[in-house]
Amino acid sequence: MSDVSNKNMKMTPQRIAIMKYLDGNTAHPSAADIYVALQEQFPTMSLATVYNTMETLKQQGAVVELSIDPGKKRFDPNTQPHHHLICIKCKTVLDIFVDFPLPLSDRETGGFQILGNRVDFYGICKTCGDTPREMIQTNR
Amino acid sequence: MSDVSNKNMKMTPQRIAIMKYLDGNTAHPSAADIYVALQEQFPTMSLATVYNTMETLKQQGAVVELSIDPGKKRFDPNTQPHHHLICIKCKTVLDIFVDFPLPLSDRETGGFQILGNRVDFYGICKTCGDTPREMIQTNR
DNA sequence: CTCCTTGACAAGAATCCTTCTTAAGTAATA
DNA sequence: TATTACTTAAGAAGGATTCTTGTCAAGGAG
Repeated sequence: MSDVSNKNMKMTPQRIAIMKYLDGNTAHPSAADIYVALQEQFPTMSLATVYNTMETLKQQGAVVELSIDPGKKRFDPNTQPHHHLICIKCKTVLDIFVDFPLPLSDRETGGFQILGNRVDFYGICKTCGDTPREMIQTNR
Repeated sequence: MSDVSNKNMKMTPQRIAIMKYLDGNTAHPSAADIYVALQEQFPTMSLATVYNTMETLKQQGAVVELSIDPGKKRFDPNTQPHHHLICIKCKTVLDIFVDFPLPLSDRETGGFQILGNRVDFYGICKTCGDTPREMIQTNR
């Protein structure tokens, strides 16, 4: 997601704006986040356009769709292998660039062809840390 | 989720049926899956009852809510720490009982108070393996 | 240059999943 | 068995996403 150009998709003002917004964005925005952020610049842009564009970018491998926020898609323009630190209170997502060895034996994979992995850490971020409340599952 | 009894919640026929259905279930069903499965037995049961019951069970630590299926909640009655192998085609989820060391330094956590973690492996299951199609992100 | 094809757009309808509201019902307890 | 608080069913409501439709713009062929 570093250059705003692509020979595989038609570049329209809307798409350029979305890609610029995503470039370097570490907030893992939802479709609505993107939509709202570009409202001023493109008052007539449809939310469907955001979804369409994200779907296109996803298929091209320019963004990764995250399912860390139940009931909401969020997108990560950083396609380098990395993991996430998720605040269970405010849903903030921090990137972690640590490489963990995650070996699986053939017996454990049970015929699955492994293509990738994702590690999510759950916790309370610094900002939310002042008012802890509920006990959380330690593994899911 | 091994015994169908609980002193912290009122046991109704619907709840007993849901708990029995979940007991030993490794399919990680969604609310709708549970609802449909119990339709014959409880034709009048509301989907809201399934959601209510799952919320109650979740708060009691009897099930874990998974967000592996975008836009859909799925539940895991196995509350032992374990990880998942997810088929990107048919959304089948297999449990893996392997313990990976996932050390994070204070610098990496950036003030986050880590409460738990989750490792998801993505791939193609044996059944879907016959007709591979698209290239997948190796890490998300 | 003009026609034609293709893809992208906006707008809103439709759908899916989940939560909320309300009135009626029922399990737990004494 | 009576009380009480919790649970239920039903449907409305809400949020997120997808679909449909008609319009529009860009690029290629003639």
